[in-house]
Amino acid sequence: MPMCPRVSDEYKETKKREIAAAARRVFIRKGFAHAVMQDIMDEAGISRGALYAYFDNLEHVFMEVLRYDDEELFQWTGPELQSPVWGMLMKWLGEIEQDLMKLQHSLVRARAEFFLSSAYVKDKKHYPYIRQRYENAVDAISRVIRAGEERGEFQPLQDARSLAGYILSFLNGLMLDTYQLGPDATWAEQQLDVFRNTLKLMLKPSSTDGYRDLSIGE
Amino acid sequence: MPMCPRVSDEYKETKKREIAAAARRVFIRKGFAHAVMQDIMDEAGISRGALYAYFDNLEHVFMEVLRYDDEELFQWTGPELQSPVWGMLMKWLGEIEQDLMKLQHSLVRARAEFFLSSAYVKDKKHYPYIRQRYENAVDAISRVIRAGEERGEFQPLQDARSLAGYILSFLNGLMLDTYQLGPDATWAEQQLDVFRNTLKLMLKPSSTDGYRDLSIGE
DNA sequence: AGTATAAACGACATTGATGTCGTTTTCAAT
DNA sequence: ATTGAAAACGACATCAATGTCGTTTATACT
Repeated sequence: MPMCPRVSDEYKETKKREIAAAARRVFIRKGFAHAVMQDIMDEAGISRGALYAYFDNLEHVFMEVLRYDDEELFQWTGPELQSPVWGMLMKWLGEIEQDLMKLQHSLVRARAEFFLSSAYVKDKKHYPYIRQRYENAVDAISRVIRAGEERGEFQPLQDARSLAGYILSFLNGLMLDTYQLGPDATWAEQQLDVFRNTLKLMLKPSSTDGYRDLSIGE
Repeated sequence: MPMCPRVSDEYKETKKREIAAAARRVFIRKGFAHAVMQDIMDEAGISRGALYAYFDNLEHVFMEVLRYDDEELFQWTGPELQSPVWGMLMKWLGEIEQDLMKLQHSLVRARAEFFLSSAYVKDKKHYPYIRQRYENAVDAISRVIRAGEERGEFQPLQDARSLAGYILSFLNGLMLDTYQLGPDATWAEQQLDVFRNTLKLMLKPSSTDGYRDLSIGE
């Protein structure tokens, strides 16, 4: 029996999450490329030694931040999908639009920077993680589309997986551009209108209750 | 009258372009985040002093590389658009698809890294340039759509500018994801099929001669 | 050939960040 | 209270990259 560990495992877990939360704020503020360990120490109010006791390096910090973050990302695509699926989808897009409009600072940029720059590292050690994230996102969206299909609510013109990829690509692209230039420069709202239209045309939802019909000819 | 400049202005311009070409190779290989001045000196086979005689810093080098590159980007959207516009559009997408498939290393990643990371710098000194680039791209695509519209070839469901933004967002997003994960992981081909479909539905081209009809119901 | 001028060179001082490590502090069990 | 373990601290050695500058080299004109 060890003499006496000074603090409980629980304490350490809590502390780690605290530091990660501080780091998260830093990454939101400065992105990944310009963030340094010192920023995190300052933000968390801890010493160099303490930080390095919990994390090996900046990449490690970031990966953990992402991990905590992901725990609540695609919650809306649980097994228990309330009806109607189209409504859920539009609601989700609405939330994304809100984020874009408010220029609400999220991890979007830091994440993009991180993934991009880690594409170079020789050993490719994050690749499985990055790929897994992408797969998860595609799966979540595919599941929603298939749910709508099985209920007879959608009649997709192409397969769910391809559509899911398409949806992700567009949203990623829009978020990136908008992050840099602002929603006014990119016409984010109008782009989203176009996008909603394409979804409608591709998914052929039987009903679009409760959401504005853009009255596109057809 | 100055005594004698050792070399002509032309010589200096040539040399600058040579260095930029070397730098371009470096950026393609390592991206922006991991490239350093030394890499460019090595690649170009010149000394530190020489490099700094032509460029102030790494960002400066990159901006110049981009500038040279842009000179030939949207050439296909000149004032003299050959018919049919839909065909041109599809041809362009085909080229993009080729690039993606070959994983042909281009400046895509470096450019994204550069724009993302320069979003932080306090003084925002590149902002006008970045924005200008975006505007140019949107304009070029808008022009194409309007040309098709004026000729009665297209009947767009929404305005050209919104559609242009939408097109850019999707392509940017697809390129980024595909750069990181490869065209197989992202199902790039299938995504592009979906995308072509949406374009067809949104632009309603009167004819799609010469390009595969995906025989979507309708 | 000789010379003035600027291009090219590369050593160097400087900066900024990293990860380590010996020391100090804090806590829980005795 | 005492004590032992480990959490937190912060000084420090190290490293990598930057931008400068005094020196050397190349060239065009005389």
